[in-house]
Amino acid sequence: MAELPEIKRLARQMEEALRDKPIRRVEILQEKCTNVPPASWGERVRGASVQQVQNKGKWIVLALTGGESILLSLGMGADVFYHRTGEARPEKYQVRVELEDGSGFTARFWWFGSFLLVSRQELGEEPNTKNIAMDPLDARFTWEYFQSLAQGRRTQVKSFLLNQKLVGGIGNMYIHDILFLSRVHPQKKLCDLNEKEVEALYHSVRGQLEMSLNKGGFSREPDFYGEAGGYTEKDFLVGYRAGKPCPVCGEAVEQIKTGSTSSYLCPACQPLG
Amino acid sequence: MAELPEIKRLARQMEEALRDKPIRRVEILQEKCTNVPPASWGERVRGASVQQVQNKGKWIVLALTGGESILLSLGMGADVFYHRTGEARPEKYQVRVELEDGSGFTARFWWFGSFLLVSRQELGEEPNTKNIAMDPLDARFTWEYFQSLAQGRRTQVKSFLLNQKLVGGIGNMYIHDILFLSRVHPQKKLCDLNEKEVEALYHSVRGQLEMSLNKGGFSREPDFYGEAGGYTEKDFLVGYRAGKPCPVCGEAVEQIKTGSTSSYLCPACQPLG
DNA sequence: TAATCTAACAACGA
DNA sequence: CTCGTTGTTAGATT
Repeated sequence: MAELPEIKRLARQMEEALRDKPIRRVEILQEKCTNVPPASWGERVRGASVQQVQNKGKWIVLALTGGESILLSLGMGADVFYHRTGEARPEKYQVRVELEDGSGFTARFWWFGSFLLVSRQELGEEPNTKNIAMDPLDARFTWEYFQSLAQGRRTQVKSFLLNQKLVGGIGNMYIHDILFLSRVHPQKKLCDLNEKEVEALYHSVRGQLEMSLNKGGFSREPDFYGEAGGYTEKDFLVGYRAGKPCPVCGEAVEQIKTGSTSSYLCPACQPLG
Repeated sequence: MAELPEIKRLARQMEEALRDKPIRRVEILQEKCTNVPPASWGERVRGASVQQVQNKGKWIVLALTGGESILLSLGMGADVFYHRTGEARPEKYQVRVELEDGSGFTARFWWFGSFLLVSRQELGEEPNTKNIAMDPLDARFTWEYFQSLAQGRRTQVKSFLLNQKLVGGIGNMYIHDILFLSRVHPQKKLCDLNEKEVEALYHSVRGQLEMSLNKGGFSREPDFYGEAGGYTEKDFLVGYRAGKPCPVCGEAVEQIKTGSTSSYLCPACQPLG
């Protein structure tokens, strides 16, 4: 559920709250979430501390002193909460990291979360993350880069933007308004767009994600400290607004099936033909 | 067009005709057929001689003294003809190998043929050939091997047998009678077959290919010396006999589309349901 | 509502 | 009649 704005927010907060504090222990209550036996977590990370927290697409990469990295995926929704020294922890969680000073964090996965431990050598080859593409909030995600990425692809625009091997970090929430703002139908083939449309797409992608990040991310996704973001349902233009009027032309917003997911669009502003 | 019987026949004949005779030159008239500049062919193979000719699926592998190998694919049809010393050569061909004694061979590709040169180090990693599976005329292609290969696959029987990564060497000609002889519909799912049917399939695959090889291959595919094989259209049971009576039950043979290829079958002997 | 891997299948190009 | 690449879909997963 969390997409780039929420992931970026969480990475930043995790770095500021955890950096340089030695880890005392790691509790793995759900073995399926991880890639190594729970027992070896302790051996490998005890005494190490978080140096840097970055994102790779929707994954969060916590680089530790000593060369190990923690790879965190929120799957289809998760609460990742910091707790200060002595502060109560949530009752339910699958994994917990406790620091020497008694503070730490828990992760509660709603569905399909992952919490992996990889060595420096394994990091670049880790199958879940190695093929994830650059994200639109990266400074190197330029117009030229996007243009060559989109060049000649026959796939549908929505598939393209959600394909994590091509564009990192977009999920099925921000996509609706991104496409609406560029006036492109989700099922239009990329190779059928003219350059103006591709350019509009580029600016909508970056603009929407950056705007939400500036507002603190989606309000229904609490941050590391349990606070809601400032980007709310009221900000949605067509997303999840089936039957309501298009904010531009007043036409009723449509909800359609696109593969296994839903899409929301204005049939007048985003014609397919 | 050539399948395992024709390929095996050609490999055997090439070995017997070419072995131990030094190569004088290689002529590449169609650069698209090959993987190295035509000029470097001469440098790399001059003076070497063919040691052994084998097949890997439908590919022919000519191992030369000195460690280089020639990889030959007939694509969708090709004439590969030997010429004795002083003997006239075909007028049209894309590649030609001439030996020091004046004999040699030409290859005329009708569509998509390949004539590659690889070093000993490259041979195992050559992308076109490295994932080709064992073929049914290999002595190690046992019932146990086939059974474990087929185990649990949900794919259609025809797709399975034509998938070169799983079974090497079968194409869209012998497949029709192979399936008819085992009374299996091409679109039946492999996992829906009982063991008797899988066993019947195993024996039909080996039996048909071996039978054709023993007859000298398909009559419409001339061999290295331009001779026709002894396996003719009269040998077809249901293949290419749309509308004609099934040789077993008299029902009219059907032609259906299976993906991009055609299939011929007896709807009574090979029921789908 | 949401994410990703996999196998199988279709369309296309060389 | 070939085969690799790309993209789509259905099914699976905790």
